[in-house]
Amino acid sequence: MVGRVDVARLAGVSPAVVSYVLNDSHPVAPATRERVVAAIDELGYRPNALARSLATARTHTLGLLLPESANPYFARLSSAIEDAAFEAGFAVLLGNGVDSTARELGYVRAFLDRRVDGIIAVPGGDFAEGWRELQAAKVPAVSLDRLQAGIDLPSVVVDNAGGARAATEHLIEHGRTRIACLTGGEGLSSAQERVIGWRGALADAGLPAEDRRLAFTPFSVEAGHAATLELLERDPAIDAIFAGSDTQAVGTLRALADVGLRAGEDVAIVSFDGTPISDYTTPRLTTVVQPYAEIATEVVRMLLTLIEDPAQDRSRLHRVLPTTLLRRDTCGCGPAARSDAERVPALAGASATTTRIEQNQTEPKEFL
Amino acid sequence: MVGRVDVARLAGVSPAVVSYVLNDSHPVAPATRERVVAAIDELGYRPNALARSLATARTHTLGLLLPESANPYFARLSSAIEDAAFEAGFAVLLGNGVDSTARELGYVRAFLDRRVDGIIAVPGGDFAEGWRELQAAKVPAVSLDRLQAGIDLPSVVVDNAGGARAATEHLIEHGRTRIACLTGGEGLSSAQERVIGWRGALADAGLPAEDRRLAFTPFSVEAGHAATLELLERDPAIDAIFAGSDTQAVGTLRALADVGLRAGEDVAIVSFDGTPISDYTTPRLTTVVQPYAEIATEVVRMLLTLIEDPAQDRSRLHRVLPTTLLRRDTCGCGPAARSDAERVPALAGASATTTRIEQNQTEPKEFL
DNA sequence: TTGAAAGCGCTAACAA
DNA sequence: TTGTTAGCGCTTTCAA
Repeated sequence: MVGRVDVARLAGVSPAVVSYVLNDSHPVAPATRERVVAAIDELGYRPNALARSLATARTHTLGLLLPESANPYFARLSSAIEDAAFEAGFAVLLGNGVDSTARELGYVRAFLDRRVDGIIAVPGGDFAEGWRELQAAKVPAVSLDRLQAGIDLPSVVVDNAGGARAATEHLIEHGRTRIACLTGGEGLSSAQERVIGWRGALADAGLPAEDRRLAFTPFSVEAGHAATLELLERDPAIDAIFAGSDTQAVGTLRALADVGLRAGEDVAIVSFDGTPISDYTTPRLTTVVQPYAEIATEVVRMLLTLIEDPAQDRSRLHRVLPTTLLRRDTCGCGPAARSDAERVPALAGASATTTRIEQNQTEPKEFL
Repeated sequence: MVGRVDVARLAGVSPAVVSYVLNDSHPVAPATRERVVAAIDELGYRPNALARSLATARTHTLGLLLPESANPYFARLSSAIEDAAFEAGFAVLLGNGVDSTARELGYVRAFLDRRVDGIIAVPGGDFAEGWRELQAAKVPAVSLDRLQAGIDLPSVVVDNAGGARAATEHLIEHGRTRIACLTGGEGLSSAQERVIGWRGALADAGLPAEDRRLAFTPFSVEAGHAATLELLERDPAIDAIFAGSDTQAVGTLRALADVGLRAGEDVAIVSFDGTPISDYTTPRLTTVVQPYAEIATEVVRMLLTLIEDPAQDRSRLHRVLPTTLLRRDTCGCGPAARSDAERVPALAGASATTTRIEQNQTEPKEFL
């Protein structure tokens, strides 16, 4: 491995000068600089980032802690983050906490040990201890997608309540009146907020938000399937379901088929997330799309400012991004309706400030 | 930040002794060791991995280069790899090459600069230069999922030909005779091998493998959709399609719906990969499942042995893992058939050695 | 069994 | 404008 002494010798300068041109942190005579540059690429020299980091206390590496990167939602999210980090010149260390407090803590330590400049975390388990160690190490971190009670981490989340409200309002516009809500684990702030949006839309329309039409269950296909069957059993008259995630909605689709109900006709569905899979189902899911690219750039930007200045105004470090209702088939709009935007009037009022409505067949920035 | 000198002072020993107990690389008196251990966790001391790596030339970090981690297949794969790496005590740096040679090279350098112990790559663009730099840096690397012409990297791939053969044979068993093949970009070894399996099964059955029934197109929903329509136009009599990936099969499903053909009835489908999305479609995809966990443990294991001993026998560094045909609905087995294993006779002959047949509704190790 | 000291490859004062 | 030198926090001979 060629080191900067080799470069220095070839260029006929001292090792320090090599550093100067590398980081141009110091004035260097044009002629000298040229010789050094020439030597550098003649030898194919690349500075050792470990040594550099040890000296500068900067690794240009971020830690990304997710519950499970194979989940379509987190996969989409992590891809966007990796992209934003790459743009900013940062590499990312990825860890899946798999909803295990111990494993999450293991990754927090692995990241800290490796001296990442910052950490982005979607906490799954109990993040209290991880958060404590993060603070002790004074490493900037931002909480993504959800908030955890008692932990005042800077955060980037979407307008869950607004998105859920828009989804529910849209179902109401379709004439649905017995609208159920299927959402994630009760411990998750995102799940709770979506319920609030659902309730709000129903209340505004003078419709009841009955508890028997509400189900908290994990964000998974299986859980969505089981919960849908149970909702249907508790109230067979349900004519629409707002599902808190695309994966759950896939389970809902399956459950409806099981009992012989037609999605989008007998029971309308609107889900949340707008992951690629929402476009793979039959019929396609009408869904509240999260702005992945914006989330990613925002969270990376926030982390970088925090790295620059760790002691900045905390109040400005909580961002809520808007979502977009993407009308496809399961809400009842269907292929025919899609060609006639007028049949579904635009939403007005509260949710309009945070939720855009879109008429589209696929997510704008598809990954494939 | 507390360093080992603080620990040493508190324990009343020299800094060196702290190292000794940390790595137990040296005999230490029991009493001394105890004092050091006590000091370590009283102070919450954690060794700086950068400094340690600089001294030992080991980072316990792997670089994982993928085309695009949001793709369901790579998402599934990366999750399995992250898991295997975690088991082995390694962290992983993740990079998406997005089929760009420049970006792939950027990541190879980012990984090399950070002195990863090894690299796992699923090359998308032209990997020649990356491979050159990898060799120059003498950093072990293994090629995953596909091989690249002219590059003799250690590799872990699945039995693409065998899986494709099993898929096609299964379609033949269902009485299909005009079986088309839809597969990935012509430049990909995996795509080519799947075509070979398709041809082989047809040949064995005395069926023609007509070129008009073969299409090379990217592994994406859109491409699968367009290619299916074209195949159908070239030969409207097609009664089955072997799709080289689940994502393409989703496009096929959509195309069939477009032209009013019923999947699993008018046209049977078997796809490849066995990603979670294959279970989200309607009807569910019969698919050739890749052994994600085995692939991951194998590739990590191979990389670790290479790290231990870079100069080992190259011939043993190419592994081909078996796939499993997972019968669901699109092949024609359908829910009814699933309860009667006898209706679909087990395969015999060549493919039996590398392809297991399974009767199951979902992938065994689901991530949700 | 313990300690002193020389690296690992770089940055960054400080001198020249 | 360039060179010298002292770290960065650890491992690891080599002596004691």
